[in-house]
Amino acid sequence: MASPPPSPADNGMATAEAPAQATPAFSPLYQQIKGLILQSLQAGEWKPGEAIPSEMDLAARFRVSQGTVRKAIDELAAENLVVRRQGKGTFVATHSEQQVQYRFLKLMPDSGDQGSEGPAQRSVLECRRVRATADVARALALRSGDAVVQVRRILAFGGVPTILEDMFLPGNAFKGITADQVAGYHGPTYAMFEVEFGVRMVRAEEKIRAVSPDAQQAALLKVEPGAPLLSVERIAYTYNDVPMELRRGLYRTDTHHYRNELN
Amino acid sequence: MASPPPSPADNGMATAEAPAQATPAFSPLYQQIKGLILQSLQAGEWKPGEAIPSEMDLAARFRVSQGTVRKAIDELAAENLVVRRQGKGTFVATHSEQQVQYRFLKLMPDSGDQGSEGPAQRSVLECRRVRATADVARALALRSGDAVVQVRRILAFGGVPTILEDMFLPGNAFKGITADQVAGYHGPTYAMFEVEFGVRMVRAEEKIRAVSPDAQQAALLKVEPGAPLLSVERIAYTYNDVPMELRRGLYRTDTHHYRNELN
DNA sequence: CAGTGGTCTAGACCACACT
DNA sequence: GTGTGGTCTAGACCACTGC
Repeated sequence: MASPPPSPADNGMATAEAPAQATPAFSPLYQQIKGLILQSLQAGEWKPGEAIPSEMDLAARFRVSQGTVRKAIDELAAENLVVRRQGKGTFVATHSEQQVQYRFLKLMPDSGDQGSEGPAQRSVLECRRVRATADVARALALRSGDAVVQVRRILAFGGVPTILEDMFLPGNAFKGITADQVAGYHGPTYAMFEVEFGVRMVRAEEKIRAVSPDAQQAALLKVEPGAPLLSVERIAYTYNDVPMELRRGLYRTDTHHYRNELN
Repeated sequence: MASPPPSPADNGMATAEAPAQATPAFSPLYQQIKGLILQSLQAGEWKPGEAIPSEMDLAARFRVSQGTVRKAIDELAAENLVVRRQGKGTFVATHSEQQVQYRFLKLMPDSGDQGSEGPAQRSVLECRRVRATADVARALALRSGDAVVQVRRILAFGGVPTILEDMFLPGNAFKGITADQVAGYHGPTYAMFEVEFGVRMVRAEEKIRAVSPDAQQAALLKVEPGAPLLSVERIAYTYNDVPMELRRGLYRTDTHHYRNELN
């Protein structure tokens, strides 16, 4: 900053409208801008599906050039936090109205893709408040015994039960969730979380194993007791890497497979 | 292009040093530049691990601004085809000298990461020329009956056999490959492919299932016949999405798990 | 048509690595 | 210091969308 001809916001920290905030670390301007946009995002200044201000507006607001805002938004778009649409604007990403039905579900039918078999048939077996066991608490960054909601359900494709999964949700953020809400919502469960609880899942990690089901699990999935199943343990995170869901799934892989791309 | 003050390479196609080439499609300049760099990459103009010309040099060579070259390289870096190092240059990506030992292996010990258990102990069981069966041929874009090399090996961690895998390689590109080459090379097998055969794997796709091993597989992995195992079928691609390897692996997941990140 | 994101340029300065 | 990639700006024009 501070060259003969140009003399923009004399840096030291992007002043903008972020008064006292104690951001001691130094980082590139566009990273700071990204952080400020991120804060507005998690503060709910713009809701999922809505447009955020144009690049010009944001550049004016933060007193930086459009190119700097652009680079910040580029990174947010790369992380799937916003979606750019030429000629229209930049929109807050959402699990609703998304091109792919299930963004985090990598299970594909052996022939065709997710879209080719229509939505899953969902049946909720359980939805109740429980106390977090040690492992659940650790995954959700809670303490053992804290209130969590457990939801157990089965997803079927073409009438064949294929996924049996337990979701564990922090009791605080998901107060009052009901089985009907989980079963009755039209669209991805993560979209329901956005609409009903204001919780947006941003990324997730999965640990996958091959396991044998116990008698109850085998019965629910209608497979023999010895049949191998895919165990998928997922932790989903909101903004700032805060874990908001632990999901333990058992997948039948006789007519489906878990698809992954390596780069 | 063609504005009052500036008047660069008057577009229509980045002239540069790519004479007759029949690229009818129109695309942004930086995409064209990216394509040209890509061609030099696969033509072997710069070898894995070497530096490519500086952004300024490339800008001069292609008659575009540094910013345009930068955006082209940005995309190549995002696809892991090159690696940028500030102050030093931009380098052709390689499976050797890489931060993570195994770039495509997502199997992690249940505690710690890949690095924490040292390299795998490898033992090659088989290495022979065979004729492609229909499914192998389809995966490698060959015809049934074409020559392929099949390599079967076991990877063990801490003395425990953990991975049993069969690699199928196009006979043409991997002429003369020997069991000793596969077993004796220090470093990732994909690094050996680069050095010995000039084949660089750029990306891969995996299909994952839970299966029960047959008697032979169970014996080799030292598990009971009924034990569930992870079946990982990988197709690895070179430049231009040309498949160059089909790898069928069976993973024990009693002390390891397959780790995936969703974004 | 105006407004939005997308491309391209030119030039300045910063951060880092080698020598 | 020189050379590399990394950041930032300012301004022009293009491509798409919707009024």
